[in-house]
Amino acid sequence: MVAMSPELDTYVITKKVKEVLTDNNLGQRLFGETILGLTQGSVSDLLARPKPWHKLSLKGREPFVRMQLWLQDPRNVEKLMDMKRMEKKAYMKRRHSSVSESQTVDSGGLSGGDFSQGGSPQHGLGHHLHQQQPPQQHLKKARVVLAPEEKEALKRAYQQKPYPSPKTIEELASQLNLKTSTVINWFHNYRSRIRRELFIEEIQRGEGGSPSTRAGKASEGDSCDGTESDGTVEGTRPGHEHHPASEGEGGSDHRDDGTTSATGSNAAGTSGHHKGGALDSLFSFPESTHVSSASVATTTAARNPRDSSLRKKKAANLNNIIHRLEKAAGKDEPHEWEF
DNA sequence: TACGCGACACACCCAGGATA
DNA sequence: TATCCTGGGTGTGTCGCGTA
Repeated sequence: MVAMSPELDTYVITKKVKEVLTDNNLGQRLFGETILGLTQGSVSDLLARPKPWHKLSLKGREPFVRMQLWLQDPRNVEKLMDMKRMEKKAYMKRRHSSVSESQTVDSGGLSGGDFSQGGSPQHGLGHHLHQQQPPQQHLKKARVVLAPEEKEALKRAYQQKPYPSPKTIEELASQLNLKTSTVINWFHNYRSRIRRELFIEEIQRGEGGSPSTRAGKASEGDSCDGTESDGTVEGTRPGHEHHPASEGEGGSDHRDDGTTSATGSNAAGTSGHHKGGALDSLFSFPESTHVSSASVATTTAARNPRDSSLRKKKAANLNNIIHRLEKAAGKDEPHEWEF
């Protein structure tokens, strides 16, 4: 059918689809999986960078044809919205049920089930869940509350590496007796909150912190507004090129290498008491703990509120280059985690 | 009851493997 | 070789539990 379809304006189609999805609050994942048979990432790619029709192969045209067909019938939107509702219901049911299960498991020992989070948020297949609906009494999901010393340890780790390697995360998790997902989430949230703090600070200082400097979407551009060299934590294209301010001595900031032989880490064995204590030995550095304020301050100062798009672009290119160089270099670098 | 914060959904980017 | 697609990673926004 694709072969027979007339030439389509991919740009118009994707634009329209985007509009419809946002207007109706429909996610790319749902749309992709149910309508196009593609993953969310592919949908995002398609919608963000549609290729001209003539440059597409038969297979490449298929999603556009599907989108076109989908757009033609307004009832399709309704159907998708229904599906969304059903998915949500199924998800909630599952969530409750898995919670109750996990709680019984957890009560036995925390290492047990890792499915609360790891259990793939991809609930797209939630349809098989509603079948086994346990007669549970809707137990609420237990919220993880980190102990102060755990937070402290995490903050220290953050100071060392705002973007820790998986290995590091695992180490942290085992040291703190937490799930790796919890550690990951913590770093995720912490970065986010630090960034927000920064933003607020900036505004309060009246440094012209243009709201558009919002870290996120602007990440490409923002990642670069000069702060790069100053090693600001935020704004950089994380995981790729960034040099956290507090990171002190350099480098080895690549987390993907995995070679982060935490050898050095365990070395500093100064009487680790509890979790925190153990971590202290791991992350033994000068008491500059209160991370946010320290790194935040430098960061804020370094930030240039007024960033022209040109500047952003240049910086972005620069970052890209830096990132590639770092990555290339990082391959032979024995990254060690020294605390 | 408001707020802090962990968890998660979603959008996006990029690298790299698969395939036409 | 160009294109398609996946997988992994990030940031943002929001939900909802736990606590002050």
